[in-house]
Amino acid sequence: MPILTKPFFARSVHTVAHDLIGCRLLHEGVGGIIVETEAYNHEDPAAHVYLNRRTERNAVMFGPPGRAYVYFTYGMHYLLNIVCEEEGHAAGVLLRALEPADGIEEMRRRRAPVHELGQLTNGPGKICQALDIDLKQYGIPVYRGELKIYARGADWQKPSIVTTPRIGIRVGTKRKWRYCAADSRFLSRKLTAKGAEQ
DNA sequence: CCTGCGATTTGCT
DNA sequence: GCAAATCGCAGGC
Repeated sequence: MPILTKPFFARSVHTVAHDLIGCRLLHEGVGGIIVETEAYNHEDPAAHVYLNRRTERNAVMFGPPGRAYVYFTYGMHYLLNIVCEEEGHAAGVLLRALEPADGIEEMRRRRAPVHELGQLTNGPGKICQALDIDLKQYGIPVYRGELKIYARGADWQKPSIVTTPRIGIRVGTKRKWRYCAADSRFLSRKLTAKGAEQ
């Protein structure tokens, strides 16, 4: 499958968050199929870039699309976003869960003592641990180099996608900006009847 | 300079 | 279900 290029990410953050479901994220050949994403932008009180508040940490979000916004939180976890929309529009997609596919044993080593397939990459912090992503990857493009995202394969041409409120935030919870592969068993949280309507 | 807390994960109750 | 772990960031003084 072709590698997603910069124009893919130069679109609405919601479109990108939706269209990334089913694509394959690899860091140096290790990773899997994206099954859960969330959208964040400058008009969103839950976002680091709310009101276009620019800081040293979130600076890459104001730059060109297709770059990695990695940040450190809770004193121990890294989270990976992909910058979207045209330069100057602060928006990004948080990658929340993968279906493990490539380099599974390497991911198991990094996630030890966890070894269950379903627990390797079913959370944004777990993805970064399994794929060895931290601030060294801050700002790097995801369309060339060590970090790449591949277009949907044959099995993922028309994934069933549902939207729900986002997870782990205290404001902006009315927005249904979380995108999930409806049939995946690798989501960070199971879908509920309440939040799963599309 | 100081303080509160977070786009989480884990393990214990 | 709930709290601990653990620390840099952002906002206030």
